[in-house]
Amino acid sequence: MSKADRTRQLIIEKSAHLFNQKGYAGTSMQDIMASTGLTKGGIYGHFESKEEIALQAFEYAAAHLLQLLSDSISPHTSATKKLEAIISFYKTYLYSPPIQGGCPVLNTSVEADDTNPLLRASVVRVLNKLHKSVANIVRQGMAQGDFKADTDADRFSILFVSMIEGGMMVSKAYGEAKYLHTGLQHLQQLIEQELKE
Amino acid sequence: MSKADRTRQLIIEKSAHLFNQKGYAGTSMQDIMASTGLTKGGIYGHFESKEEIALQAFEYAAAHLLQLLSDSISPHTSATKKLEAIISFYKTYLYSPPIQGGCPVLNTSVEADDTNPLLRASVVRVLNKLHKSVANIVRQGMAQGDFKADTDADRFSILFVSMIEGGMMVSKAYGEAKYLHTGLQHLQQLIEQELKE
DNA sequence: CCTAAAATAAACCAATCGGTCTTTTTTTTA
DNA sequence: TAAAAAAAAGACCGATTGGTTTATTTTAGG
Repeated sequence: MSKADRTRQLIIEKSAHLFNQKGYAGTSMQDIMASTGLTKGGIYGHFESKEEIALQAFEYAAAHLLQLLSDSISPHTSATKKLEAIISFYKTYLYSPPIQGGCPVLNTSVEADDTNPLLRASVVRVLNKLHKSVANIVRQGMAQGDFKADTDADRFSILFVSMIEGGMMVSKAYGEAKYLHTGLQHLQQLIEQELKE
Repeated sequence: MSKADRTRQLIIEKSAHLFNQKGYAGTSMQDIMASTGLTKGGIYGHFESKEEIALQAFEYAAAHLLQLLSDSISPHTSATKKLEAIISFYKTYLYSPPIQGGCPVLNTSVEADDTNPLLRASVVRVLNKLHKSVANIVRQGMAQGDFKADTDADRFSILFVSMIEGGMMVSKAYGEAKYLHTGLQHLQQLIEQELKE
């Protein structure tokens, strides 16, 4: 990994935390300069605009999040355990968020949906991955005979993602994890409802 | 209502739509000037800072939203019908949002939670009202014997609010109402689960 | 209708915005 | 280790930021 690549990565990672906490419009190049210890010249040698940094920062944050989720899921073999691993993952999310400022998908989506088509498109791609990831686990559970044959995998995954993001927003507003936890506990019950016998 | 009051209200209402679409940091005084047709002097005669406008704009947006919700609920007498009225209300929300840009509680919360304590405090007050509103309906349903005696009203209302906000975020990202609709449909099932016999 | 007061316009302010350009420093490699 | 190349510093740019001030217009009350 070259010096340039390392510097580029530093800018992306530092910016990811800034954007996730202060938003795109709320984060200035000064903030990024202070956080990276670089000057304008140093930063603009690696990126051609603030928007490009924001785009890369979000994609890094999302990829990091998806990787951590994947790491939590992969040790398990049954669909039930995999879904419970996702729930466990989000149980501790607010105490130690991988990217400071909460969920980058939630934060970026809310800011970008009416203002930044490129960023919004990136959010949609990540949501699709999240969605497919959960739906595939459910389908696996059905194939293995753990889940009822009439379970709607897509529907299930929409509820999963929506409840997690909604619980995240409420909990972050209050500064208390219990709201997210209530949602997660409900998802646990949802799993049990879809189990056979 | 004096001229001053009407102008003040105009600024608040126009700003509410701007802030809800572009965010606090993303909305400039120029935007507010263009939207109201007033100049700086005209605006700063009614407010002492952009932050005060944002605060008033959010409180207006939230009060308006709560009023519309209340109007949807009040024609009904049974708890079940009241909860279903809330679901109906949000079913059409994305097609004709009372404040352009989606849910002001969601949008403001996500932007303010790490950056603006005053705005965050205001969001919490609105969430409390929303929460109590739903929980009281559930408690009414229990008192009237429609709902099971062991129903947890607070828990129920947390799920309600979280699912609505989460579904809103996902649907706004995709630009398709079906995600929110899936969440709302699930809430409908949740109501039926809590009904007696 | 006239005058005092309230409301608005418009010029103005320093600070900051995102971004560029030239110079200097640091790496790399031959 | 010297030269070429890459990376970063720092001065600089015009535009825009939130906010103030003064002059003008509009409104309301007697």
